[in-house]
Parts: sequence; C-alpha cells; structure tokens
Amino acid sequence: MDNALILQNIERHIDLEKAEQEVFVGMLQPQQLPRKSFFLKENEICRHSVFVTAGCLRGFTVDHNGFEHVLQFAPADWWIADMYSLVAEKPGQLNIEALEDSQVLLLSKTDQERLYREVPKFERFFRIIAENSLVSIRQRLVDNLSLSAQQRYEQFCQQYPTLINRLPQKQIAAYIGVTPEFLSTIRARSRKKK
Amino acid sequence: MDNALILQNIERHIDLEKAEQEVFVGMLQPQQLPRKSFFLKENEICRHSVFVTAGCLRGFTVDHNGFEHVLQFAPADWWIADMYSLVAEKPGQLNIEALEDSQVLLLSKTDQERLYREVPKFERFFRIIAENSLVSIRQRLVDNLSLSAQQRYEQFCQQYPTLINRLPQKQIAAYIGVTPEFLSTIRARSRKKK
DNA sequence: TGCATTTCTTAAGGTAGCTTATTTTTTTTG
DNA sequence: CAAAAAAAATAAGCTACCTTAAGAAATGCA
Repeated sequence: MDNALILQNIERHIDLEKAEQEVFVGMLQPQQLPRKSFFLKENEICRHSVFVTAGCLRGFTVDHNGFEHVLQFAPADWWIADMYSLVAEKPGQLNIEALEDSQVLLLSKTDQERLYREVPKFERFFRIIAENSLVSIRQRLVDNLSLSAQQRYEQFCQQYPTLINRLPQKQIAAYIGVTPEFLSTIRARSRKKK
Repeated sequence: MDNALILQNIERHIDLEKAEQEVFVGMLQPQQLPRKSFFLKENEICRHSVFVTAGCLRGFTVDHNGFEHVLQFAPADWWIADMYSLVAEKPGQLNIEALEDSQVLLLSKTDQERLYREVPKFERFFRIIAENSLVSIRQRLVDNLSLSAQQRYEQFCQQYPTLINRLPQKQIAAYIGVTPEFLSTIRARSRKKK
C-alpha cells in the first residue's frame, strides 16, 4: 500500500489505532514532483508539511550574493517544510525543489491542526520530530563553527553514505558551506593521499 | 509570586486551568546559580529543562582545539537544556554556565513526562517551543553561511539589543563565530566610520 | 583600596577558502 | 546518437579572518 511508509514513520514514535490511522491517511494528498520542479518558492507561504515517499528533495535559500545554501536534503522517509512560513503563515525564504523525479504526501496546515484536535497523540509525534530536527541542526551549527571544510565533507560522507553518490557535488558543496571549486580541490587532495 | 513569570511564559501558547497550573507548578524546583557556576558540564546527562527567572546563562560547547562556541544565551524568561542529552538520556557536549548570579526553575525529565500524561496540553506547548527554536537556529545557520562577521555582529546587536551591553564581548564573539581579537577590530572599524 | 585577574585593543604576519577563468567530463535532451 | 547544457577539475591570485604577542583598560576580590 502507498501509505505503509508514512505509517511506519509515524509509528516509530506513537502507536495508532486503526481508526486513528484512517483519520490521518484521509488527510494526505499524494503529489508527483518531476525533477527540477519546485514544491515551494521563496516569498510564497508554505501551507503543507511534506513527506517524501520516493525520490529526493532539497530545501535551500538564496542569499544577497546569489549563493544557494542547502538546509536539508529529503530523500524517501523524510519530512520537509518551511517551518518558519508554516508556523507564521507568512512568506518565507525557503525553496523546495525536487532533485529527482519524486513522490510526496502532503498534509495541509489546516488538516494538521484538525489532526491535533481529533488525534492529540500527533501533537506528541510532531513534538518529537521537531526536537530531533533541533538536535541535528544544532550539531550542524557547531560543526560549521568548529570543523574545517575537509572535516565537514568527511562528516557528510559518514552521515549520509547513500546520498554521496546520488547527489551532484555542487549540492553537497551548498550543504557543507563551500564553493563547488573548493570542494573539488578537497576531493582531489584526499584522492591523492590514497 | 515567584511563578508568575513562568506561567505567563506558558500561557503565551496554551491556556491552563487553575488545577493544571498547580500540577505544573508543583513540579518546579527553584535553584540559585551564582555567577560562573555550572548547571551542566559536558559528558554529564542533562536531566532537566531549565527556565531562567533572573540573571543570564549560556549554553556552549568546547571543540577539539579548545575553542568555545556559544549556542544560546538564556536571560530571564528563556528555556535552556541540552536537548540531545535530555532526549537520548546520554552524556552530551553542552555546558550550561551562569554568566551572572541567576535564578532558575527546574523541570525534571521524569516530571515532564508525567506532565505530558496528566496535562496533555503541555505536549503542545513544548512542540511549539521546539518549532520556534528550530526556526531561529535554522536562521542562524543561514546567517553563518551567508553573512560576513561584521554583518553577523550587526545582526546580533539588532536582535539582542539588551544583551549587547550586558555580556562580555568575548562571549558575543563565541556566539557569532569569530575570535575576540577579530570582533575587537570589527568594532574599532565601525567606531571610526561614525 | 589596591593587587590580581580577566577582558579588550592593536598590529604584523599567515592561511583556509574564495574568485575568476579555462578546460575536461558528464549528463540531458531533442 | 549528437549537440547542448550542466557539472567537475585545475590553477593562479586575492581577501577575510586567524594567530601570536604585548600593552592598556576594566573588573573582581582580599
């Protein structure tokens, strides 16, 4: 079934009755996202939480100098949204783009709030998700402040071994915070060592 | 009353009945933290959420080169904890230290979980807190990736105007991610401009 | 109040990572 | 399968920020 993945994702943190599953599943809207298409563009209001069932998305911002900064990659089994925009219901700076042909399930903000009312357990689920995201982004901030570009690259390889051969190097550079040129020389350097 | 501040903090996001307030308040343990004392040291397990009622704390990590990185300042009306350690119940890397003589209220992890059971609304409160923290730390990551040290300093001044004259410059440097020497030259530079 | 400690300033020299530009390789698409 | 477009590699010169060091100012404590 199409919804097995998301239910399994949820049930990693909370247990659901059949009826509760049905309420939830009934709220989900499937959507196809061809490669290079955008789910969200900056200055738009983000009105959904997105769960990826196939493919891979990225969330990124563009700074005043036109540089892109990748905040998150979202392969299958990951959630992504512009939390700022979603919470504040204001235009945000995040772009969400498909890096591969992808498939997602959307949960609208309205439904999400109805869900909190009808199945309060979900309040707990999204609390846990938010706490986990907080932990990992905090770690990333520390890494950016304390590791060299080389170390950040090695860290990325360790942390996301499956993404490393799947993503363009350029995107990885925009994630670890260096120019593509410099990432290229880093890799050349470590190739020579071996 | 001593607990007015924390109740007001909570009621910014959820409404509480008298009885619910009492359950919650009954769980809080007040504690004094003299300047320079540590609430938490790295490699310890963080067993409490901390709410600051007076003074100011900081949460920081120390990297392999001995440099300190400040993740958060927590003046009155702020929450602080090592979310990683608190969630995983494992030793973390965060230090929490009082920068001034401070007063805090502690909510133990055990009580917090009891609270979720007895007053499920708190699940919502801490979800919202986590979501807001997520938004602000994500913004900070983007700023670190896209702004110069000077711009980050100016941003800090705008964002925390009350802290700027209250904290040692050294601590601000450890927050924005530069050496104290360089922050000093940044400030000298902008002093000349005027 | 005065000494000790910490914090801040200034300056010279060094380096990680950026910029710009060119070439090669890979990927996409008609 | 070929042409076009995008991505990656390489290299030379540059700059923001770091390192080290030493003196000045501010702060804490006996």
